[in-house]
Amino acid sequence: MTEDERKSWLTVQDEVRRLIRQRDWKPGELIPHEADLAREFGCARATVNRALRGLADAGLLERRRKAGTRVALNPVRRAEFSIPIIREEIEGKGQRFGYRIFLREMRVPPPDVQARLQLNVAQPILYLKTLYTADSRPYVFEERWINSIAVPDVLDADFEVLSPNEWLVREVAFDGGDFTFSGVAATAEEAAILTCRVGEGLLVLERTTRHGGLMITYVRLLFHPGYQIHTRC
Amino acid sequence: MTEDERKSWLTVQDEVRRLIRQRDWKPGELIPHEADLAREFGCARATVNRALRGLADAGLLERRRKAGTRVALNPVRRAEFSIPIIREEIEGKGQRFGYRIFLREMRVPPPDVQARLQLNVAQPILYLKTLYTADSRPYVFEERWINSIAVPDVLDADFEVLSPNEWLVREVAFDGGDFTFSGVAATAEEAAILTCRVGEGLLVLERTTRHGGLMITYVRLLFHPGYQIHTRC
DNA sequence: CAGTGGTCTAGACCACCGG
DNA sequence: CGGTGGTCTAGACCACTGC
Repeated sequence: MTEDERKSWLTVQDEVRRLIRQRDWKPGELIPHEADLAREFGCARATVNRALRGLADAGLLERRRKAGTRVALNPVRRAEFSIPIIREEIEGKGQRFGYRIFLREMRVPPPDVQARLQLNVAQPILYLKTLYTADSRPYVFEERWINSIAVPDVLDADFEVLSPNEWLVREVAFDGGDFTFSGVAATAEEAAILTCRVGEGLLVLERTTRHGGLMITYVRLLFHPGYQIHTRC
Repeated sequence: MTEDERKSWLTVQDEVRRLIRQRDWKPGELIPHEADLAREFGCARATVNRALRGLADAGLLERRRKAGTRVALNPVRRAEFSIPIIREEIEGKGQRFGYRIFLREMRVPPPDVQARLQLNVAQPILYLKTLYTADSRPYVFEERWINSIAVPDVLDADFEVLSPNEWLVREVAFDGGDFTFSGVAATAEEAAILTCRVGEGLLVLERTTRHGGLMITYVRLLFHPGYQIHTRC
């Protein structure tokens, strides 16, 4: 019988997953109450709750008070990816990390960048162009605007010791951010820097980072040809 | 005093977030035990546990038995994005969804697709080329291989009624998948289908979907120029 | 080995919201 | 209104792992 089974929220979760996968519980269908499941599994309701809450977070179930718990119709598949810290990403592949700063100056950002950084005055801020390399080969080209009004210390930073990326990670406790992926064809300047063909298809990641209520930095990462972001769910 | 505060795991979480943001608890630093925090917040240890577990899941804390809980050094920033169901994505923008199947045939997949689908014999499977449109304008071009050995029913499916995408979502309970983002330049065929310039930079999403132990489908989505995937963390 | 987080329990109350 | 999930509690035992 089922008396001797190991009970835990993971066991419950696996069992529920199995019932859904095998279509014993079909999409859209109501499943038993927590109380019933607790009896059935021989565990406390809190344990069932833990299991089902996890599945709801994952998008496999939809729960509402009084209405009960249903198998999600369109399993809201969510994939996660970790924000790459470039040096770690490169060294993690056993390659040698390097970078070269092409440009560092104060510049008035274009309107779209001003908007992203929520600057309401056209004022010069720190602008950087950096190429990161793996085993001396171009890896990713970074164009970065730093809200040096919010982070004045950045003007004294020595980016020869620590890359802009890492300096910011160390000095500013990021709070959140926005990410945008897109594809572009390499311009002449970009092709020259990344040593690829003009017009080659490249992956772009744009990121705006918050701290508290302030927008700290906007960065556009242009990856070398063939670069892929991989994730799993 | 702090007697009358509302107590809940969310309150605890907010407070811990605040302490981290304000650097009262610095990166790498050990924070008090659950028991101490429970006393401090005037709640049960389970409540503190719930709060801290959430923050650890989010990558803001690192917890180990006996070693205690530390503020993460490199807040493992993870971003989530939801897998778009194309029709919903388009209709969600108030546009009219449509699609046109260019090709539907049995074909022996190339080696890389065979590998992705874990087919160990060169055998013809279902191959589809579909263009999805928003307000009749090209939105995304889909190239799809379906493991029709694992899902024989698909051979009888009427994709005029339901798009391949939605047919699969309805008929097969997906279990998980792999995702890859990259950028490419449009080929002549692709440019013709998407009505864009040859060589234009496009975003590509490749997806392999599992069900149980079986690989169900491999799909390559080529988005129209300017398409962006957006997410926030 | 002993301290810490991880989990489970039985019971309770509450918030929400469908009928 | 009443049923359902959401949360909290006090206490307990366990699993891992640093010392």
